[in-house]
Amino acid sequence: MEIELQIKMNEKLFLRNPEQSELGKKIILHSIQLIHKNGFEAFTFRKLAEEIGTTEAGVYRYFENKHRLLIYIVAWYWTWLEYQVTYQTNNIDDPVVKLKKVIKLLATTVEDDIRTSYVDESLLHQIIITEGSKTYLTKRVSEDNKDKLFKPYKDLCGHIANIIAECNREYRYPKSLASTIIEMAHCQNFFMHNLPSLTDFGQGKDDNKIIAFLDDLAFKTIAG
Amino acid sequence: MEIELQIKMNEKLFLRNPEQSELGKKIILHSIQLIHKNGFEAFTFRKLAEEIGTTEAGVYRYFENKHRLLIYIVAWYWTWLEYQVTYQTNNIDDPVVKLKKVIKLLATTVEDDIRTSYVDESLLHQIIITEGSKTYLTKRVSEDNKDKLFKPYKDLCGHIANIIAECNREYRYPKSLASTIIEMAHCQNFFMHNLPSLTDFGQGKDDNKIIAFLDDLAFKTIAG
DNA sequence: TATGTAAGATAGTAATACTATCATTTAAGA
DNA sequence: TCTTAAATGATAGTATTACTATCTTACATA
Repeated sequence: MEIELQIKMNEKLFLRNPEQSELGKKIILHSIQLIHKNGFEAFTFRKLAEEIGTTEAGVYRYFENKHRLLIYIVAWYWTWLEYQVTYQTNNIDDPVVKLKKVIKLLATTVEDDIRTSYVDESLLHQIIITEGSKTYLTKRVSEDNKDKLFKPYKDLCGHIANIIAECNREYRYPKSLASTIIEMAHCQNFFMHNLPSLTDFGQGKDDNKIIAFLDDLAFKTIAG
Repeated sequence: MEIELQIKMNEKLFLRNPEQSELGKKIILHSIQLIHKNGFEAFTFRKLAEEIGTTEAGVYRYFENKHRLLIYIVAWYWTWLEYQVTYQTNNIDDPVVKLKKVIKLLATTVEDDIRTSYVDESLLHQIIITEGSKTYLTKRVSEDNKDKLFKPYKDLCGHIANIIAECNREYRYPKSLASTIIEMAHCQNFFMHNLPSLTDFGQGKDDNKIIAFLDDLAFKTIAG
């Protein structure tokens, strides 16, 4: 049985839906590769167009600018990840077990999901770590937020906050703790690989150490 | 008695030391204002030059590019902040009281320090919140790190990690907890003002709520 | 057959991110 | 006081970026 995962994206994110054409899919596929390879700052529509054998104008027909494209692929990732979270915590009753699972999902190196043909989740995960926060760290945040561009991120955060609240109804900061866990899962990963003295995960560079740190942080905090 | 605070910066950060000339000081002063006003993306050396009545080439004599200038002012801030931390926790014996003080310093809206004539710490604090992480979220991190451009940040983190270790020698992640506290002091502030549904600090938009959250997080985690 | 839509091809513009050169002012040392 | 070097100002120029516009061709549909 072959299943193709389709993720419905906010229409404000694009000018023309990239999922509905070959060129559009190529744009997503190669954007992810190029941003992963050279970083978002060095990424241009000209280089992207060259890579996929179309023209700059061709790309501009799909996305207003490269920042919108970044928000698109990041939002895509959060939507996909929340689906993973929902799926993998399904049928688990104990919220503590649930939260453990969520932390693991957040902090583990992602493997490519073969059900999504033109998105490489593994590269995307790396992009989220380095470029994710650039989507909202702008002067346009509020406008973009009004357009609901960050909804997938907020939904995931809300989802995790609910699990936290289930663990302990008395705990006063479920949402802030949820966003802290999400952000730190990525931030500590970046530090571990690039500025290791900011962490306690020196040698091994092992995801599990980050998971252990986050588990410790989360459950001590929730339990009080 | 008038005291002028002088902060000695890493020489790799600039081409010509901006502290040692009027033009240099103007560059710092107006960079901070412009980046605060329009954001780092919209900030250019041309606009800066116009603002201070010099030419683009004039600015390039001091800084290789705008990214270096950002690292400069951010590093400046961390150095200044660590000085504040050292000063304000001096003579406090209890590490718990110390850490409380540190969290307060990190999460409180900063006021301009009149001992530094050409740096507005209040604006700088806002810049750190929105633009700070962009200094290291690049493909050049490792090179820049080798040049010790992030030393002030790492020093502050190390300082806080030591206080955490003093609180409880058994706690296994003092450095990661320190970087978490620093990052979250800013991240939660940004969320509170721009994406409030990611936090539990809805209405008031009050620094004290962030402090309460971080206190709770830190001390529960350390105490175990 | 007519019609519309997507895509390819080409061109052009304003702004950005620099580099280079040369003249002038200023400051420091002999 | 004279000399010299360093800092600044003024101007110019280039490659790249971030777009916008237009025109044509391909192709699917009614």
